[in-house]
Amino acid sequence: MNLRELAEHLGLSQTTVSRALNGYPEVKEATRLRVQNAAVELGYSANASARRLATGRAGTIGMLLTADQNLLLDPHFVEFLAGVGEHLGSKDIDLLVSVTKRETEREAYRRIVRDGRVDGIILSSPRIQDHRVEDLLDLKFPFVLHGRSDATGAYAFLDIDNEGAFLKATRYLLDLGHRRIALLNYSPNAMMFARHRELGYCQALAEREVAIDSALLCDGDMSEENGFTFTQNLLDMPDPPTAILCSSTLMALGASRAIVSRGQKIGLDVSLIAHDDMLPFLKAEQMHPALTTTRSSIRQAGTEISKMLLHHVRLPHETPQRTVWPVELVVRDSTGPAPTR
Amino acid sequence: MNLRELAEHLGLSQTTVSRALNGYPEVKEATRLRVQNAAVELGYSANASARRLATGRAGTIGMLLTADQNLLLDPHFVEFLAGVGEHLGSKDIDLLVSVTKRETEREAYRRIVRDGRVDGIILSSPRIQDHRVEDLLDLKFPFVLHGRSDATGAYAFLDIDNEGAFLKATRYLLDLGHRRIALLNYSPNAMMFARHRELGYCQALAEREVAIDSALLCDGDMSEENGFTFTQNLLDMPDPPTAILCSSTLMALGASRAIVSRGQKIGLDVSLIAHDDMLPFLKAEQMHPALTTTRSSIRQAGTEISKMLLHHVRLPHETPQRTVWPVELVVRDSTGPAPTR
DNA sequence: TTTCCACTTCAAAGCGCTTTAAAACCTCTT
DNA sequence: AAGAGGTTTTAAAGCGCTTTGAAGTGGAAA
Repeated sequence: MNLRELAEHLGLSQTTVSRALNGYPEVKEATRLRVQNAAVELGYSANASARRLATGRAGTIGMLLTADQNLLLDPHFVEFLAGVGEHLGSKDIDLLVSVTKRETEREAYRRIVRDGRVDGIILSSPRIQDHRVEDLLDLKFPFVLHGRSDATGAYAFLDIDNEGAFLKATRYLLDLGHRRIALLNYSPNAMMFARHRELGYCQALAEREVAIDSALLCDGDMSEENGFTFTQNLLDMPDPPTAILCSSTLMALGASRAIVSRGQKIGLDVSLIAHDDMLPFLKAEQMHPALTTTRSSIRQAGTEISKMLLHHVRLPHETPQRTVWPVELVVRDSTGPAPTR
Repeated sequence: MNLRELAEHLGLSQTTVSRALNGYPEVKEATRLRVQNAAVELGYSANASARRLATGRAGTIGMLLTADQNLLLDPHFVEFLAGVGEHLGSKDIDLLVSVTKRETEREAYRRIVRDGRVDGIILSSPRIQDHRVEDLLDLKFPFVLHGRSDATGAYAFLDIDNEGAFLKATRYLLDLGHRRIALLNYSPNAMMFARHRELGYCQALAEREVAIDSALLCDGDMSEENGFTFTQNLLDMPDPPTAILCSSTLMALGASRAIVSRGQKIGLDVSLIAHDDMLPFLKAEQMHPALTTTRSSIRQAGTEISKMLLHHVRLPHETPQRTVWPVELVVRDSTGPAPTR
């Protein structure tokens, strides 16, 4: 059943039928109703490809994932995706997910843009010296970045205040008397968010004139395993940290496993703060003890970014929005005064 | 830059250019080369919508996720997606991800099929009494199911032998002398895989004439939190289990936290086996002690299912493939002989 | 030289929709 | 009764590609 058939069936022209279904004002209300009913009855639904060709709009936004980047291996991504999907679904917009190898990433972006498969792109997890932002600016293609880049140029982004979050958390630990504070982070040489977090941490220490001990800075994938291993190593030091800051709750889970396995008490012997993206399958408030966290919903970020992108696609000439969400520190039971030696 | 312009630039007809680029044999090799070079040079790339309209193929396959289903909240999904994307990316096929509410799910499937947005669908996580299989069969639309359904009819699926896996694991525990064996599962009234796992567990007990104690059967979301809570409750029983079977490593992580927090030793006081989907951010072999698991790569399943689906799309009239992958039992250090009271 | 054939290339007809520009139809004025 | 002005409907021209069926090549055979 296509438009022509439906129009014939109704004894109307294709134009009128098309307009009736797409809500144009130049159709009499009675006609519109008649058309809509017939469409439902006969199961008519406009062919997506044809509509796209005619309008030039794809009705789709894209996300590219590089397989060797650990994004795809990352449970955070699915929460973000849930947020994106939630908003797009309600707007009848599709989400195109494309997986590429890092070597072919650049070409993949070019292609997706040129082919007209999508109307806009969500860019995630900006790396240090990430060419993607500049590439998309060059192509003059609508996108919104989840995070911030060091690229110059006017582009829309939504980021959380990673620096402020870790500044706040570190200050809090310092206030509790901790001086040996470890940071379990993703590599700050690879990702912007990790760099920002390290910056916040360093700034807090600098404020109190606490020297930075690079032996307390660990970085790697934010896996449970790394949380465990890093913490084991830290606690094996002659002068171990009394507090640990984690970039993710998954890592914190590993860290807490390491602490508990040596018979030490979290919040008493070792304080623990993690950044919490609010993953539903790993709730900081349900851990034992309940985890003190810097909290920000990655799912909500997904929703907001979709909104921003759709807006940007519609009105590409407006000044791009640049949003930074504050991050709150939620104090629970995993933090306490520094133990007196 | 479109086909017409490229053809004009080359002094050839659109037909020839199109054929040259799409690898048709009726073009002289020299011409093809000339066309290809020009295309690269001028940055030509066929418009996706136009090609789709002309060919009738969408070049896209779809996955629908229901937001209230816990799939999207599930870190397993992203691994599966990685597997899917890996294969599709290499074939230049896109993946459309659509998020719906459960109430509108049925309509969403209908729509995606009618609109011609996708050439085929991957159906995931079949529920008990899931109408989706029958719906898609009715629509005569190509799909492959990840899992098995109780629906009748000829459709393609790839499943792992959940029943066999849990049969094997339970038998192994019985062999070690365990008689009180708990099962931490997803709800067997909701999902097929959970039901199969319970069946395997029950069958093993029946074989040895061990009575099933429903107090040892826990079900709920496969979160760390539930793993912890369920295990706490189990160990609080007057006659606690000496072994625990978990449906996911995330749950096992919670279970192990509960066991350790009471000063008990995993593999000594309580044995632990989990099903391992091989999530890269949570490796069973890296846990302490290394976890005995029933192992099957959910990522590889994603890859294989994409292959099956593309095959099915190409040749819809072939008998649909029905594959069940065996699951191996990997014995590590979290299991040991039942403690003598 | 003509004929035939294989090899290349081409013109033109869709694919199913949107949208422009024009026509048809009303209802009011004058 | 005729024109003005507004509303409703229409025919037809794309959108950019694929593909069918036909036509143009050039070399080998007759």
